[in-house]
Amino acid sequence: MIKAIKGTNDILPDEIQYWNHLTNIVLNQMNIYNYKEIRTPIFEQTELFSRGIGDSTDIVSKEMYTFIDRSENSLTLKPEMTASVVRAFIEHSLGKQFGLNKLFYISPMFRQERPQAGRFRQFHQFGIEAIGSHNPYLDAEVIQVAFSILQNLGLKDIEVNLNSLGIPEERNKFAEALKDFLSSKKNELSEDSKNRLESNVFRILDSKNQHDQELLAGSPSLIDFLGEESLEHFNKVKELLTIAKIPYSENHKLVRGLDYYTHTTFEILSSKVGAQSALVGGGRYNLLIEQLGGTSTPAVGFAAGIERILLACKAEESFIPAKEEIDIYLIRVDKELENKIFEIGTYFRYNNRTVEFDYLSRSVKAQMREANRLNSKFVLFVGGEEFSKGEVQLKNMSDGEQQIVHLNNLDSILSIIK
RNA sequence: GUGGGCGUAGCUCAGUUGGUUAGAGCGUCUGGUUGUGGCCCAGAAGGUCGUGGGUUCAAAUCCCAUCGCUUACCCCA
Repeated sequence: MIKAIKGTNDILPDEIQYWNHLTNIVLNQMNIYNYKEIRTPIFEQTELFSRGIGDSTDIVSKEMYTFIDRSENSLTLKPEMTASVVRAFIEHSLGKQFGLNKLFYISPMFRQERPQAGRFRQFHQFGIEAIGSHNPYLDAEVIQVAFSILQNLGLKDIEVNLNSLGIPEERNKFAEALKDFLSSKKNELSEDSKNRLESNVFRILDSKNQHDQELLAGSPSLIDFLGEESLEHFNKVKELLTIAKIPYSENHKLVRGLDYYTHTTFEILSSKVGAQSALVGGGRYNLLIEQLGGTSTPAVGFAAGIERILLACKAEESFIPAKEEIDIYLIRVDKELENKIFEIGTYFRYNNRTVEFDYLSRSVKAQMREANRLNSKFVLFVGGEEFSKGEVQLKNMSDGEQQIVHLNNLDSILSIIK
């Protein structure tokens, strides 16, 4: 049997109801906050991601689906969307059309990792990118959009973590201080963290190794290295979150894996979805656009994992998808009336009613059972004696009431069934 | 890449110290009088017990390998 690729999932009809509900909420909130949808290709030149996300990140160094096409170009299935949006922003000079571009997307992403709870090789994100302003009101708004969506999904057990990474100079000073602090304890660090000491010191901060965390006691804190402007920006964001009534925790150990972040970073976590608890991650990336060849433009955004969010929704039973039902089921009482059934069905469908009838030549009883299984609001019996008089029987499935309707009077049913 | 757990019907699972034709619930299908659902009742279909090898008189059950799923680490949404 041919099976789906490891880490990919079929979303079957029962499941799609959850996805549609989420999509509707996302679209609605994007409309409320006035973000415009953007769609970019599923693959890009590999160089976009290696330059945009950072060569040393795990995503680029070991997780990308990269292949050479027939023209010898190196292409990559997008592992995240920010680089693609920025590429489109630059390519189409969106920054010259509008001072501020507020964009959102919903799209599949691809990373070749070992699957686990809340992590897949093809997974889906929605997210926003607000490009063109360093205003802290926008940082707060971005967090607010994410928070509003989760709230509208009915999630309660979520936590916003907030930090600021400042500007590169401040971050570099902090990195050195942290390195100094930890190098004396180097031998005690976990193997992973020893490597991080060279590759990316910040990662030691959120190490899951208990002993690493003990060694971090009394370590320098990023917040102490922020300059006045960075601090002011950070404080403003916090003030605005308070006005927006968004509870948050300041977490100075929150560093994010992508190279392009500056200033504000945040995550929204759920404790109900396993180890991969970050539902949403994002922050400000003021240097990325220039890095990718555009004119220096500040920006801020987030990405949200749809699979993880739905996992949380199910764990919390935060919403129940609407019960599926149809308007009317047509029952073929006499075998030879197939054309008539099709004709009546066509009439109702052309009038925008959800109609179903039997395609399996089943008995009247079986057709009734099917109508019931489909939660049909009404049933129409076509055949027998009354049909020879040009009549059909309409039955209301909730109270069992039946009435005779003339075939040349079908429009009277339209007003009854919806 | 590394470690743990698990692979029996469409789904969720049972299968006792290895011992008759491998079971249940749900779902599906048919029927319970001539044209009427839900509840109920009766019956049916559906399984190479993941795959391959080994031990044994005998393997779903024990051993090995392999594949798959799952979970955690790294990292990330």
